[in-house]
Amino acid sequence: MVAMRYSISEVARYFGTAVSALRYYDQIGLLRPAGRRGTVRAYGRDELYRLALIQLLHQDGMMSLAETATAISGNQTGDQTAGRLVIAESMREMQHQIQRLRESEQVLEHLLTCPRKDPIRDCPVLRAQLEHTVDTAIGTVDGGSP
Amino acid sequence: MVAMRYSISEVARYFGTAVSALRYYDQIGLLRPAGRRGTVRAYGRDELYRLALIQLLHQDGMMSLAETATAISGNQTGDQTAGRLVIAESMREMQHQIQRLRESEQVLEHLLTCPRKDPIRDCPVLRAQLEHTVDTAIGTVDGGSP
DNA sequence: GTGCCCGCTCAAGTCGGCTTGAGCGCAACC
DNA sequence: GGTTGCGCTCAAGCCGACTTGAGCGGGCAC
Repeated sequence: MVAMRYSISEVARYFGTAVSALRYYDQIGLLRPAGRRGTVRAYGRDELYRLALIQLLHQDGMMSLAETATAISGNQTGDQTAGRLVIAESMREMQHQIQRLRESEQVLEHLLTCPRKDPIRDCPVLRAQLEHTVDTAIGTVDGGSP
Repeated sequence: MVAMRYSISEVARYFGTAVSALRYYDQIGLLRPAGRRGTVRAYGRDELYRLALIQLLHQDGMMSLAETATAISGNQTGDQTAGRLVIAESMREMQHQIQRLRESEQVLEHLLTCPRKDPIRDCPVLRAQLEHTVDTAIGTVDGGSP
């Protein structure tokens, strides 16, 4: 079995990305095709793996494309440090994000079920939570009262 | 105690936002000051609550500002439906996002600790996972083989 | 009375991540 | 031999969420 090659439109179809996005990834050096048949991009298996990883890390703006590049092309340069730093930082950030998502989810659930016409003004439950947030926000800055 | 008023720079300081961002929120109608002293914006307590809620929902790009507006200004218009739809949809989206964040986190943790120089090519663990992702990606599209 | 700080408006600029459009090449099919 | 389909390049455009800059006003400390 000779090395399997995929055209840009195939890759796009498999991964649900736009062809133009793949060309853009090539352009910025994030995902280069394994080679070309003439002028035509030909992707190999390794590029599919790489793309899968890129999608995983980049989705929902978790990482920028630049960070993604740094994170996954780790040790090619012999310098693992940059990659590891980005990765460690991202992990911390993601954990916080999960926390905040959960918090948002709870508030949304409340909004969904709260019968008040204007929950921010009228709902004591939501109000209490926001009051707390605002108070600590003001409190963490010195000179809280104007 | 007369109604407490906050200047734009105070609000910015308390919430860690830029003054220009608050002016922008005013401009798009997302967060209007309670009133003006002359030309100068004066925010009240309710606006602080509203901003707290906006920040919670908008952070990390969970919701766009437009969605946030729809979600929190729920029933003023008498039409709760739009708000509830946005909220329900966002909740679903957030749950998926949490799933994906966890997945990413695991991969990142692996990348952080994996000793291979180029994990995508050399690490069997990561490789196996990506292989699975790629195979199902190809499999979910008919005509998987080129 | 002038310098400084804070605030204002309005228009234009920025950034990331693509998308779109013009203009072209090559291969296949009728 | 024309047209259809896929691919290419390069430059420009777009969107959201702000930021920046120019130019102005009001208040008050020195």
